[in-house]
Amino acid sequence: MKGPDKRRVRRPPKPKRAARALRDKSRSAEVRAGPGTTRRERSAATREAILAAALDEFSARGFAAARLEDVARRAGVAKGTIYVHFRDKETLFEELVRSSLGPVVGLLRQVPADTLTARAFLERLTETFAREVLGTRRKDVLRLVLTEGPRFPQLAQVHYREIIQRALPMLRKGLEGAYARGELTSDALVRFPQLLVAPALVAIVWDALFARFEPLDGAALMRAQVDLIFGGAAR
Amino acid sequence: MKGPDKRRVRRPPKPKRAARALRDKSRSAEVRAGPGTTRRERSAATREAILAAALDEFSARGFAAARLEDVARRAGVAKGTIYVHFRDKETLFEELVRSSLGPVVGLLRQVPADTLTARAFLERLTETFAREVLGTRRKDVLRLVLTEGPRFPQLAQVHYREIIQRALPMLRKGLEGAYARGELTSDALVRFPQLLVAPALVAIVWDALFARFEPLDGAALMRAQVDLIFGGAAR
DNA sequence: ATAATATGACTGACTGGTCAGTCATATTTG
DNA sequence: CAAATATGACTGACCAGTCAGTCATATTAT
Repeated sequence: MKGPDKRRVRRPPKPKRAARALRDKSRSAEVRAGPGTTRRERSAATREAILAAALDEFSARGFAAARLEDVARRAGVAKGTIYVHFRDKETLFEELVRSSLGPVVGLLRQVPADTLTARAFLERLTETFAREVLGTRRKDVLRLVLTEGPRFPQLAQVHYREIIQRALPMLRKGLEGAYARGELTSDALVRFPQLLVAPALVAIVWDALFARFEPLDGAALMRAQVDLIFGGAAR
Repeated sequence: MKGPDKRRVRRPPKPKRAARALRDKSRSAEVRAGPGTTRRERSAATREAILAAALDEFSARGFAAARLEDVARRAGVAKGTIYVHFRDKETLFEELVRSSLGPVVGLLRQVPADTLTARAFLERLTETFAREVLGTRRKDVLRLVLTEGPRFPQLAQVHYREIIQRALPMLRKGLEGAYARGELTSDALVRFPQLLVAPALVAIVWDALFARFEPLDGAALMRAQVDLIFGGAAR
């Protein structure tokens, strides 16, 4: 579906194109991985650099408006290099999300439900989430999932399977016990475990829209929700 | 970067371009406003049709990826007509948001804080929000604000001024009284009135991402939060 | 060890296609 | 018929994705 021939025919001399660029150490793979590294390691470093740059650009412009050329420049790489590591723009986005958020659920599941009081359990979950997501670039990735997810059904489905379906039942299970034991005065949380994460999402959205007018402390917001859940009783 | 010249050269006569389209009553302004209407009314109807179509397209594709040509087709109008009513794509978006969400704050402020118990007050607010936003296309507009807002600082600022700054203090004021009277056992809500709306945002986001796997009733989620606030005591 | 050869990460000019916005023209209406 | 409204072909800019070519490094042969 194109003319892959013309080029070959009227090829002008155009002698050493990449020479200067490659001799310019400031953007070589060596800078990204350091000296004394194998090809494999450098390649991996380049890949990471592209992912980091993609997060920056996607966050700033949104997926559709982000320019791969800018991602490349920010990563210190040529545009074509992106295609050495990722099939296309959409795959780049999906890999970014997967590699960033994948490990979080495991962390949350390490919080033990049975050896803690309900309040301690929820506090630990809240704390972990605030530290591992709200306190890192992962909050930007999560924001991208919220804002771009609707246009990536594939991505939404993976998230439902890998994150929601693993986290919510775990949470609900811990809460059911607590409710049965009378540690919770309402079954609202058991019916809607989403309420525990709601403040985090508000914080993420608020931050993107209104931070410059009035900052909002996401961790504090989550703690306030836990207060609410336990009727304001001090710990 | 292509041949922008060829086209100009081989210009054929092309006599009456729009003739057929305009004679096709199925897409005339008359259809949109009905017969016996003034020019003003018809123009306004066209404008509304464009806004409605824009909401559909922006919701489905996102602002950047939505094509104005599709908006026009959906509105039963030619692309140029959009520019008769709106300066550019961005203005169209801003007008859409303003005209849709503008009236909501007024509705919420009509709920009286002082003649009701705290619980009734929050229930009325919740109910109103669920009915006027979650239950209408306004939820899609609000979703657009959440997802596209970060790239429209102008829009975010207007929202902060017109909505946040008018709604939150009103809410906080009602809550302070309730807390002083002992109707609330925690000051969490007074410090973070955002917690009341958090479930609504979760519902909106969830709906866009996961509705096909597991629907979530936004109104019920908001009621559950009110339950939580009042420690599960029945009304 | 050293030269010859192979590998594959990386480059960037280029292509096809897309789309916001324009404007000369056409139609309708008061 | 003048003003208001609407039309859609056209333009210019933009950008994802391609691919022939380069070069440092890795592998193999001598």
